Amino acid sequence: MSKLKSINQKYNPSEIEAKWQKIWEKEKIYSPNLDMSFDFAQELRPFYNLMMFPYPSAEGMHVGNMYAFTGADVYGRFQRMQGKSVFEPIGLDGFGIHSENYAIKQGMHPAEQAKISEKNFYRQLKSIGNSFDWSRTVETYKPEYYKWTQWLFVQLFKAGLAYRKKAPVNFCPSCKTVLADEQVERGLCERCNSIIEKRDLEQWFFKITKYADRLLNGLNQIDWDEKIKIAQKQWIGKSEGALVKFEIDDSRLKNKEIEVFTTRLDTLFGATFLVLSPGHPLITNITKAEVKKYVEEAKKKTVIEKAGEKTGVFSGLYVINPVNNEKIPVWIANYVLMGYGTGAIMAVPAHDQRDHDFAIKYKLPIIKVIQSYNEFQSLIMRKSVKVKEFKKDIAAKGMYVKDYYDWGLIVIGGDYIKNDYLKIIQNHLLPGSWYADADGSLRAVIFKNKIFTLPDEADEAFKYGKEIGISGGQLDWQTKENYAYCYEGIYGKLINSGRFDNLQVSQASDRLIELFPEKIRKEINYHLRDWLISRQRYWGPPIPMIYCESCDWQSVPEKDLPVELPFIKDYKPLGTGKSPLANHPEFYKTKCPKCQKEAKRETDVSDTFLDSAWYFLRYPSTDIDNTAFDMERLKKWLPVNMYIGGAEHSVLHLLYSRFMTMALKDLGLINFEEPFTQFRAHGLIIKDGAKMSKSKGNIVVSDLYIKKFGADTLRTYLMFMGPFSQGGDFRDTGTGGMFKFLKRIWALFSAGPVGSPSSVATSPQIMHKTIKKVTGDIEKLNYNTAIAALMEWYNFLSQQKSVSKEEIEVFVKLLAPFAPHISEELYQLLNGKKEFSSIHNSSWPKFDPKFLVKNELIIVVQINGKLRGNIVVDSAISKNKTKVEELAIKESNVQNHLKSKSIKKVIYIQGKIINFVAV
RNA sequence: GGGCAAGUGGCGGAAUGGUAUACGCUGUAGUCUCAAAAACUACUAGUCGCAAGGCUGUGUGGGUUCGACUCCCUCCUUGCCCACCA
Repeated sequence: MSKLKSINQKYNPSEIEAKWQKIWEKEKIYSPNLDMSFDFAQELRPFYNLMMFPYPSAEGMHVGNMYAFTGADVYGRFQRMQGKSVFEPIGLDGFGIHSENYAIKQGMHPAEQAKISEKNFYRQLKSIGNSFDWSRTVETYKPEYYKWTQWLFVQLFKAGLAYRKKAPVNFCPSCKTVLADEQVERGLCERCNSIIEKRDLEQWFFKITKYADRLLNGLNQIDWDEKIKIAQKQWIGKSEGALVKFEIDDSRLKNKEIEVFTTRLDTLFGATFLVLSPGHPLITNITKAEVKKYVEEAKKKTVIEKAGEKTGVFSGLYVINPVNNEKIPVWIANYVLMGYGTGAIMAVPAHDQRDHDFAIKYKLPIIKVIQSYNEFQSLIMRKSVKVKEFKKDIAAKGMYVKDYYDWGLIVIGGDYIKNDYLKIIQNHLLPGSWYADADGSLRAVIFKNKIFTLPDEADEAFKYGKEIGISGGQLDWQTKENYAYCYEGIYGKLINSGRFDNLQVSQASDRLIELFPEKIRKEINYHLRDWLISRQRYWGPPIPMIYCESCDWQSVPEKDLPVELPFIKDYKPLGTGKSPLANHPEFYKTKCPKCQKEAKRETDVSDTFLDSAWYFLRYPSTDIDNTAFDMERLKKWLPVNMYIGGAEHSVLHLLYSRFMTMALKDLGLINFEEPFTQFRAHGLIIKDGAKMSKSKGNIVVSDLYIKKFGADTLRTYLMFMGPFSQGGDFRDTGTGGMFKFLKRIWALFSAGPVGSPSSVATSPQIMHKTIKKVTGDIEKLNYNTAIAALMEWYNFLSQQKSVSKEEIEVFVKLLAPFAPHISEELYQLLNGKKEFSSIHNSSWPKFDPKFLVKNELIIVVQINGKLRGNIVVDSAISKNKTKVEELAIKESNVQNHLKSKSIKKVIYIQGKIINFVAV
């Protein structure tokens, strides 16, 4: 590694990249000792940097995958140079329908295909130069891994979290298997777009619903992208409401009741009919021919067809509204789903669009029961960037963050949000905080409930305001009353509701529940369903359960795990509701673990999402085969510090992983509640304005670019395209430009000044400015602007006669996370040390604020807000407004523009800008 | 229907309320060369002007401000996610 050897040599990425990748692996610089003890107070701390492992099903990685991995790797490399001990593992999520379908298409056995894919993927993953710990990979399809997947299933079964039940499930006729709710989109199979059928089958489920509230509340404790949290919240879909019993007015069905779920109990007097889902059990009691015909037809219809016009039929039944004893008809209609609530609703056509549509079509009565107060236009909800920041703060305090739903900022009266309001509000981040104007009128309140009850909130706010002594004076309660019922629909008072007339919406529900305890009770409903875990496919971990006629379902004893997936030739899906393994008695014939009698093994396999719901727990313990995860290592390395992946997994994988973690914690197997402390979603790579997909034929394979320009160029280009969270548009010409940039760096540092660097930095100001910028940008994952800052610095350095050693060293260190190979090469050339010490284990440059202070400042001169010139002043003078003013007026162009004008006002922002207001 | 983003040159994109278009790509001209490539230099929002400089410009229309891509309101457009969730 002599210095002279490389001087004047051309930049040859393929040579240096292969060289360094070999050395890194040999020196194990990316394989931390997982058993080492940490002093957590010291700099060297464990940092688990995780990225979503790929499905190795396609032809190979495209630049989209590469983009995601590189972006995550940049962060890991950055953390390593910050002094952390970084663990960055990778693996393959190779089990599952996705991989199996690909194998079938290739006419290959999935197990064979997996071997080929594994080789290909690992070759590609190595070629991008990520700092993966190659000594610890996880492949979900290998017995040494799925042994523990099955073991987890057994643990959940024993804890009562895995159970079997017959239920109408989603069945995809093309994939020939059942699917979880999450895998069905608008009634179509997420994978093949076939129309999903509903079938009654006995299946295995995980009781994820038991964790609904914890999954919801836990979101407040983790640092995730807001949009992902919102997606999860929406999926869990908690809604608080009430169950109402309607008695059936029919002698033959005496004492039978229909229960409905509603979130708008306050509109109960407006219920003019009831609607049952065609799947409602009560319907079997109805013999009307018309009804039977309708129900049969409705059941045949697919979800897509149902989404069309609302249709329905009168059931012939009537029920009694418990609050006013009105007799109202019961209809059966396709717009009510059996899967949510009770499968029956009370229809309030005056206050629900769907009910309204239906009522109009079938000429049913519409009674308005809420008088809203939207004439009070003075109540205005506002959003702004400031409010966004403020929301973040509130989230940090463990409160709910959502506009118009769980909390919001409300500003009353006035014209707009002045910074003053916000400043005051920002200082007092509690629900019910308020701000009143100098004249005493209430101007802003923070609230936190779906049903907003301003009087109470404001009361609290007022007390609270007094306590903390913020300005405000007297509240005008008369005015406050008016504001209270302002928001249409939700903020109003009851009408046509008998003795409840004039009651405020916000109070009506509680009052009704109080007065009709027999008929009405509070109820919380979730959109979240239990996780359907079994699949009638071949390529997955067999569910480790045995059915015995006398002992019922028994889990496979732990000593017998794994239940190995046998290699069978007829692995294609059957479509009979049974797995291909059901044709193999040599697999399913077994003995009951409890009574030793003949018994039958479960032949279904588990969902792929189970494999990926715990893989992050396995990575640190891949070398240990007597436990799924070593407790000591778990305590050191988990939860994951940073998780980076695609937003498309915001509900599926991320929700399941959280559920598993919580369940395992309850079983005492792990000691933390949330698996991923930080999660960031990366953007999508677009090609020619469209999402990359096989069908569009616009897939860009990374191999070609690595071959042509090297991994460093591709990595840096990908990170430069746009903000990492937003993705970007991939262009061939761009890669060429980045190659040029690296070549220039090579030329400048290796050929010229490296041989004879000067001792003094040419501009420490620019160097420190760049360190600050790059550091801050990488922390925020704004890689594009970090790279731009390096380019700017390069542009400056390339103009200088000589560059100091310090500058080169700092430069290559800042470049190292993006272009690890070239920076390692240059770093080694520069230091020429005998003992190898990688740049990637070196310390990240620190900026010194003293270099950021400028002696001379450029002050922009504006006249009436328009740029008219600038003046250069000494930093001491810049503090003196009068002097700056004098200098500014002297500037010739400024003189021209001030001619025949008189200065009314001068605004000076120190060291930045001076603005003359002149007429 | 609901939610979440986002609209800035020919293109990807920069801009704590303070010089709009950083950085890069593309394009044009030039240097070098027999020539080409590479490399390097200059220019590259529109418009008027020989120039100095001016005017117009961040989807639309308003507002707040000494000053707005940025904050507020109206409308338009696009992308993503969810969806007869009562």
